[in-house]
Amino acid sequence: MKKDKHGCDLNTCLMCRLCLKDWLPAIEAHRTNYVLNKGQLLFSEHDAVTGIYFIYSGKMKVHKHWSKDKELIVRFAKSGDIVGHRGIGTELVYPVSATALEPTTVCYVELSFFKSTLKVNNELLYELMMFYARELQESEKKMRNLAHMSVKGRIATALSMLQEKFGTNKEGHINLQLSRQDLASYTGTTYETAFRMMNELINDNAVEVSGKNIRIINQEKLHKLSQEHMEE
Amino acid sequence: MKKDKHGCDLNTCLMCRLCLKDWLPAIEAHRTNYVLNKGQLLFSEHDAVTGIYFIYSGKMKVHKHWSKDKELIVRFAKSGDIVGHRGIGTELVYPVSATALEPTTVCYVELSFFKSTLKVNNELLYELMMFYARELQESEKKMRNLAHMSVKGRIATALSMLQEKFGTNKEGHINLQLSRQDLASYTGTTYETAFRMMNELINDNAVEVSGKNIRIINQEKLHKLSQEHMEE
DNA sequence: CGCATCCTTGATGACACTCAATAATGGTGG
DNA sequence: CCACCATTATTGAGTGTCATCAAGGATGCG
Repeated sequence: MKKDKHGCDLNTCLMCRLCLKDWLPAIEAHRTNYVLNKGQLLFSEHDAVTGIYFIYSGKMKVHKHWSKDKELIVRFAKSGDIVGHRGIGTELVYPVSATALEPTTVCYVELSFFKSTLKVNNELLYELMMFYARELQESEKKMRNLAHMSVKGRIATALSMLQEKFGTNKEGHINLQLSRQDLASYTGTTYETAFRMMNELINDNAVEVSGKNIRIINQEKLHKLSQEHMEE
Repeated sequence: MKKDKHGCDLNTCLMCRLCLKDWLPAIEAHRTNYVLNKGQLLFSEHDAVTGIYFIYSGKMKVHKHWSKDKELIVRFAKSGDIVGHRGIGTELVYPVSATALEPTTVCYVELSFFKSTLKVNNELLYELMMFYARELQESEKKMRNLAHMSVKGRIATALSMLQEKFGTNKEGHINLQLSRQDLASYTGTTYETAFRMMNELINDNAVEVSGKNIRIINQEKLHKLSQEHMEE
């Protein structure tokens, strides 16, 4: 996979296509960098949308709020990903929130500037459209899983997906510190159930856990759990 | 709401923006009309994507398959809507199926032609991007509901949404003949549960049912059920 | 050292899925 | 027009999964 000088994946990183770093000085007036601490909120549901964000480094979660202490994590984002694009639509109000999972640097681009760029840069617009299309496919796959899969199966798929997205570090752990609470929110279940299911996966010798680090031992087994109840 | 001569809503109907009916004769070579009977499949999951469809008249369901007799209805579509756009992405394989719910006429446009149109017609591309953005927002709202809402609440929201989308006919019925099976698939539950919940809604004096026709009596009550367990 | 937060585990109950049996409906052919 | 079969509707009973509640243990922090 080709990487550019920012360390982003050239195939998916729209930021690089927009080429914010190297563009005309004119763009400087329309972008700002923000540094976020772990746990810091970038934007919140019902906030007005004023721009769009590109993640330079770090990791974030995008989540949808639900009754004080419940949420659904809709997506994780890492360096090279866009955040805040869900705000683009008929109403300029975020339907989701975004929170940093670790120290994160984002590049903010004014919406009006971004939009006028899209009007001019057909290729970028095309890429953005394709990006939405893929997101939509993902979203609907997840929706079906939520509707028809057991919690254990959902956790299994979630772990596989996370490993695929974030890769593993030198210890073989999934390259993302994920609290049980976040795992629960991502799979649409409660803290306790997520905990119990993780224990089952450990007993099944499918994964190994030390603290917040998760290592997938038996990819096969996880995959089998994902396929359960699923006959083509 | 402004309607064009095809009877489509000018704000949402991409077909009209593309102006298939009135365009250069050249386009004729790249489009075909198909007429579908009730229950007829337009395309199926895992089929290769060769084009995109615009609905002239009729209604369809877009659904995602799951183990022989289970499915999740992802979306309903009516005249003026696009179908098959979910196939656009990295892989040219449909992630969903589309089935006519009543006699339906669709207009098929070759993918290569559609894509090259997008490359040229920036405005159309922009609209398409916005359309995806809205679809994504919808999808994620539905996802959260699926995760955190009771079946009764989901059915209540589903009925409200269907009335909003399809409107009512002169008898005040929702303008869509929906089988219980489809209602169940749309709300991610089983036939029997959907049936029971509908009965509860009838006892609550929220809706009235005669055959496959549904009339919403108490919009307030449905809305309240949708909001249950939901505190901002 | 005391408080607060997070983790861990058990018990309980509700919601919703499954299975099953019967009733209604609709379509088909004689 | 009716008998027949196939499909769809309706209802009940049983069961399992998972959310909720509660309480004790661990961990961190001032």
